[in-house]
Amino acid sequence: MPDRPDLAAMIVPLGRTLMAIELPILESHGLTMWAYGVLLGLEESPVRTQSALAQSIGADKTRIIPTLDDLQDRGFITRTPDPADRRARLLSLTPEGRKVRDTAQAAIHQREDELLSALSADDRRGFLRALQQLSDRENAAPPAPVPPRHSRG
Amino acid sequence: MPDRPDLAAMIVPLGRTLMAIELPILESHGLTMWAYGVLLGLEESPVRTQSALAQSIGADKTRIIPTLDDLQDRGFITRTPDPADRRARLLSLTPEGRKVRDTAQAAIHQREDELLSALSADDRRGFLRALQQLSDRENAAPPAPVPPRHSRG
DNA sequence: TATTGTTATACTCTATAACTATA
DNA sequence: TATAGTTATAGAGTATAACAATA
Repeated sequence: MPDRPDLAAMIVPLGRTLMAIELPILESHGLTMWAYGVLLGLEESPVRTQSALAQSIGADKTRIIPTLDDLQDRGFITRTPDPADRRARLLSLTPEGRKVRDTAQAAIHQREDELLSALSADDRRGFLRALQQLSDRENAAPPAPVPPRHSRG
Repeated sequence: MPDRPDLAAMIVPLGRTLMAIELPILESHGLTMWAYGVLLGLEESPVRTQSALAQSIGADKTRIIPTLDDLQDRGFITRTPDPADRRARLLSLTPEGRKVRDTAQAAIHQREDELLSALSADDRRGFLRALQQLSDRENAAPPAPVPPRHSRG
């Protein structure tokens, strides 16, 4: 018997739980998971192309288009053709977009903190530090394009 | 700007990476992700019903049937009608089943340890302790039946 | 009538391919 | 000809519904 369960066996269900926590909060702000992901993705570097944005948030470029349409319609993002290359679209957050994003994220973090409060201060610190390190390391590595859940034999 | 990224934003991609690490290892042992999950699920309490097993590993009862068929054909599990209630099937690992499971798991843990070796001893300890605590807490809570990735608005 | 296991069907999500427009 | 964006289609993966056997 191993000294610990597989990491994936612990982390994947935990990820699902965290998403289950996020979903109702996002819905209450009129956001889908992908819409929220887009708002987060635009925060870091204000303008980009849709493909780059899609890749940075682990999505297919075709997949986020309805989301972008919706966010634009609701005034949360702007999407203007790049004068220098009119094929590309310059994306950025509007103040309203930033506001929903921040409000939703604050609510999410609050719920997450409740979850983390079950841990000792030391463990919580180690957990968050480790998570951020592993996460950074990921973003440096090849951005694995959403592998299939499993393959049939 | 928040003091940390959303937990889900860090954990979900990490989970995907861990699954991507597992997949080729499992394939090399002729196991799918669900097959491995079944072998793991049978370890803890040797005999059960298929529904209970499915629920305990976060699967739908209809989803694991082809997997059970395959594992049985290959002699990794036994599936016999319960004499006390012939509707139910008693499931258990065979020695061969336990062997593939242990071999695969050892290989997986080895790769995971490489990943964890990027962390300081303190962070690694905190990370694993926190993970196990949160994981235990999960198994006590309602076993969220695989929520949809996101809902369309 | 309710439950276990099973099969068949429908639905959701995702990726691939094909099209338009710019370059 | 190549690339950004878009649309339409096809493919996985999943859950729901319907069925047979047993209780």
